[in-house]
Amino acid sequence: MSLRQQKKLETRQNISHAATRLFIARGFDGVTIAEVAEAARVAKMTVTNHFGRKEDLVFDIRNDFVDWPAKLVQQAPSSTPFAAVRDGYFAALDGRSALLGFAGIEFVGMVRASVTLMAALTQMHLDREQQLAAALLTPGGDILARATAAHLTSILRLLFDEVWDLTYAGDEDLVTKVREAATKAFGQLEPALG
Amino acid sequence: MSLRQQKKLETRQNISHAATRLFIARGFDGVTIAEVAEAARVAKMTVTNHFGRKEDLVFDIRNDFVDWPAKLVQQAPSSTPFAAVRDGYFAALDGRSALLGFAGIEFVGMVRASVTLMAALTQMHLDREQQLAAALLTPGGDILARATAAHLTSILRLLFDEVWDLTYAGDEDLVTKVREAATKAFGQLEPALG
DNA sequence: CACAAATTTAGGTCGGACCTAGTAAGATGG
DNA sequence: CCATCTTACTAGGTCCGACCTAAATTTGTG
Repeated sequence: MSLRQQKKLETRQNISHAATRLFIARGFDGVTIAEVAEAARVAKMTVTNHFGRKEDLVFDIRNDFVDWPAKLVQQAPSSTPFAAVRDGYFAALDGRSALLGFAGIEFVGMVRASVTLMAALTQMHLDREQQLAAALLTPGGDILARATAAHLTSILRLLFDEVWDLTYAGDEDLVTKVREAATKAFGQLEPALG
Repeated sequence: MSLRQQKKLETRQNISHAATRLFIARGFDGVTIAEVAEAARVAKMTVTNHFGRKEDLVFDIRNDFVDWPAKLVQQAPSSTPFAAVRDGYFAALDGRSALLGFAGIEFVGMVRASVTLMAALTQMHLDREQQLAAALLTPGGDILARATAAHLTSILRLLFDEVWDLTYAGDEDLVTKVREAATKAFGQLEPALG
């Protein structure tokens, strides 16, 4: 990686860290982009250049998050999409992956306190569905493939919310409880998609 | 209805009609609220008072749209939620209800051309899910009830998109094709929820 | 008719998204 | 190793949606 790219990345992370600190302290909507720029000691426009929307300052893992289910089914072409996503979920659960919603309680509280951020998160789940549907689709767009993508990402979204609920409540048995919920939710859907 | 209420409604519809005309002519993002106000011959603030967000100028049926599935299951307490929504869907399909996406091609094109409006529509589907989940939930929030609400509203959303796809393509056999797609989608889910 | 309540208006502020022109600093080729 | 090209960053804006307050206008009521 060239020095130029290194410096760019440093600037980006510098901004991202300054922003996260401010957001957790004063809430997403209580901080302006100008203040983020000031805290990171860069021009306002530099923030905008690195992060197209204010929400992008918070969800840096967006791309990994969106692509994950589609990758799961592509990397396990022999099993059904249902089995690939279910097995991928339980594997990621053991690793407490951020893709499932594992995060600090301050982060969860900060996002939940902002309508804007919750809407952005919703959109991320939706984009996930689109990616998964694209991975399943024969071009032309069978309705059943799209429905499968929708139902699987719905489960991932509900379980994500479950992780956040328990995180926010400071629950100790988080992983155990989420595993139970996941077993139920995937089990319900198995007769249709398995 | 009092004269005061009548005049308020007139003002509201006056604004809504002026807005829709402008949006179809020049695109949602190509029209400012100030222009809508000017066209409707009211103050800018009157537009804002009637329609909290610019998107609300377009989706006037929002409340009916959001409440519909929850009402279906509440009005048919003897059948399963799955059957109530499925049967309600086919009934509404025969009536070409706007709740399923039936609309003019210009309207569909106008909404699809705007990222903002598509996001607002997404949010309406999500709010639908929340309403339906609330109607199904035993307080405490069983994950299976939430999953059922999610899967059912996903189908309604996919079929809504199907209606719009066919509308936008100017298809003549719209209702027939949508009925087929609905049969497939509900049929897929029946082993899980029926 | 006088007064209360609801609606509309005027004229703002604030912040996010976006733009342009120009500067600074790292990369590249003669 | 210096001149030139490219990329990142900066400065200073514009635009518009969301929101606010105070006041004016219109309608309903005792």
